[in-house]
Amino acid sequence: MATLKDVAALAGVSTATVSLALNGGPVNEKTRETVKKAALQLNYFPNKIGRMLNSGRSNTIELVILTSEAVPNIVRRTSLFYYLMEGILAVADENNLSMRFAVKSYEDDDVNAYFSELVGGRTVEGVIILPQFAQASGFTQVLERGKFPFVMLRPAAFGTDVSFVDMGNYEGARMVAELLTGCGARRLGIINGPATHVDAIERERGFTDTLLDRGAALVAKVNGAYTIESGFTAMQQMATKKNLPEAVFCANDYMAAGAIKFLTGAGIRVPHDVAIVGYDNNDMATAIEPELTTIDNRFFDLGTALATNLLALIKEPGRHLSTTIPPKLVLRRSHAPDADAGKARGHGTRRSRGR
Amino acid sequence: MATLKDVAALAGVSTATVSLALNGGPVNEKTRETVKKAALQLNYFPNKIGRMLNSGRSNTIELVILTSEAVPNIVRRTSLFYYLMEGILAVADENNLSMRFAVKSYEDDDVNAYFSELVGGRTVEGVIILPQFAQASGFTQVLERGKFPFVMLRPAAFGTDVSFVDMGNYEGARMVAELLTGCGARRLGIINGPATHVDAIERERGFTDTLLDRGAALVAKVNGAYTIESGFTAMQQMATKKNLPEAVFCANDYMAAGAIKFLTGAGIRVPHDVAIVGYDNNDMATAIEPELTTIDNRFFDLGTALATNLLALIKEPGRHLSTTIPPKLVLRRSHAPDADAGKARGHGTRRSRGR
DNA sequence: TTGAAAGCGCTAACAG
DNA sequence: CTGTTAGCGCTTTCAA
Repeated sequence: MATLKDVAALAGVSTATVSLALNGGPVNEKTRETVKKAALQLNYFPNKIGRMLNSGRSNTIELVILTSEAVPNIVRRTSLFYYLMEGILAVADENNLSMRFAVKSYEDDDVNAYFSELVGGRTVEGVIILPQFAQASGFTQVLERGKFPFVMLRPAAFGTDVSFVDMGNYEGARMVAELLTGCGARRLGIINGPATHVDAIERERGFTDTLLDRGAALVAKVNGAYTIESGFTAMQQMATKKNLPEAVFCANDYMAAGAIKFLTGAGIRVPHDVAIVGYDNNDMATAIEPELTTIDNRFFDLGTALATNLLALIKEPGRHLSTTIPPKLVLRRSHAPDADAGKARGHGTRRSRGR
Repeated sequence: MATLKDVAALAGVSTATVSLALNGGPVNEKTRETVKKAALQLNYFPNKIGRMLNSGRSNTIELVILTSEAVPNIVRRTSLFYYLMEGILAVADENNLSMRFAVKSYEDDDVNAYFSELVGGRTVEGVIILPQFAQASGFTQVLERGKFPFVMLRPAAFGTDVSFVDMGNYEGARMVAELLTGCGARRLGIINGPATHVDAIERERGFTDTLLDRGAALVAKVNGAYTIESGFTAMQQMATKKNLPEAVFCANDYMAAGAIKFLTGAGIRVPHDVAIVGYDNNDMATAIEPELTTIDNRFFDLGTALATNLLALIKEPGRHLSTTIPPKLVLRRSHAPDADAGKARGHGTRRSRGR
């Protein structure tokens, strides 16, 4: 591997000149040419580690997803994160940054050590964190103490003393409740995710608050595990009780699919007998019958917001930035019998795997 | 940020001693204690850039996904990749490596420059590449020339002059053909992905070859775009021709879902009137009705194989490693009316979002 | 416009 | 067992 020195030797100039020449510094255009030719000839590309050490900048950011072993697979590994990563990458690319990716479990008790090393290692300039669970953990202090730029994806309701992007779960669930009560439902149910999941907490809160505001009632609640099966059995449980809710909000599309599966199998029509709304606008939403009315989290946009804020923090540390990306209602056919007639407010169906 | 020097000063020893003490070198246990205490007190964590420069090792690998603008979104951005990343991460973690992630488009005409910089930059020690399309591109030469370790996810059929992991598309499609002909189908159809997609090419080849081997016939073929809609319209096209195939292999689960959607809507029963098999074992496979018989690519295992081979190459460069991860048939209900009766060879249904 | 020299933080070779 | 010294590849003063 050729180094600066090699190029300098070949071009017959000093390493300083080569550095200047290659980085657009003030050198004679003729020497610049000579240097460039030498570099080309040696197939020289700068060793970035040398540059990093010197400049103190690694031009790298990291995404770390926190998970918990205490919870089923599907909750920890949402492929939706892939779209978020693409959002991060989009702004990283624009700014000539690389992105690192890591997954750490809260149960790895060295998670704090991980962040300490991250701070001291200087190998990334900032970190985007998806905490996922409302779990006590000292990593924020570690980061704050090291004055290390970081942004979390989590609800504003959890405190505004750090930088975060809020995906608007409360607002999204509110939209669901408004839609459903607007269609006339008075007795509603919820199939929620795990009780400690940050999104689940907010979705339930938004749904319930709005429901009551509207004079409707929450008559059934089951916590599922975000899986198709758990949606199926949750709905089964609800069905065994006296009277089914008129409408059920499922805190993700997997559970909604499971719920619909149970209902259809039991000869209960969706949405005629019971209306269903999901959350996430997962790819499967248009694969099932009826197509699922749901909430789009805009994961790509969340990614760009997260990255944009992180970059701002890297440039100007010491502030606390917060953004919320409001989710979008995606009207399809599972929430009301007349949905096809086209309700006033609809965005309509989007492409099969919208986002 | 405290440095080695700071620790040395506080502990009253030289920097060399600190380095030794902290890295388990041969020092007096008492000095080691002193040093450790000093490090702790200063909240010292080693700057890894310094170490990298010195050792020449970055302890980082990269995953780059190549895409093409010429093709619909859904093809380029398969969330299945997320599971592959988890596989890579699993072995990276075990080996104390970090993982970087990048997406580059073939249309970015600086893709070769990207790889050149990667090689020269010394900021990653090896790269895993998902080429996705059978597209002419010089990046392999760039990497070979730089003696840079890399492993690609692509079929063995494309040549064995590089290191690669084969996901067994040919074999998977062969399983589908065997299953379907074994169930008695003689007139088969295929809804394939885009013609240049490496997986699509192999899946069609495996399917067709096996079909003909078995004395059955391919009577219909449509290229879709891997989307639900394209599966829908592809099946619609097939249906307008005289006689529907007895069984249709869809090259991914999205298209299978679309195909089933069309058939069901048209009053054609699946699997009774036409059998459907998908590919990928996507999450949606158990969300739809009937549940989809499909092929599991084992993306997580692909990730571990890719990473394991890359590490081997980093340790001992200059070889060409190849592995194939055989896919698994997942029997559910869309391929034959009597599927529930349980065919002899089945693995049975797995958890909702198997992989 | 160019070169010499220092230094980023660390590890390794060598002396003592 | 410990300290001194050199050097990884680069950028950046500072002089010339």
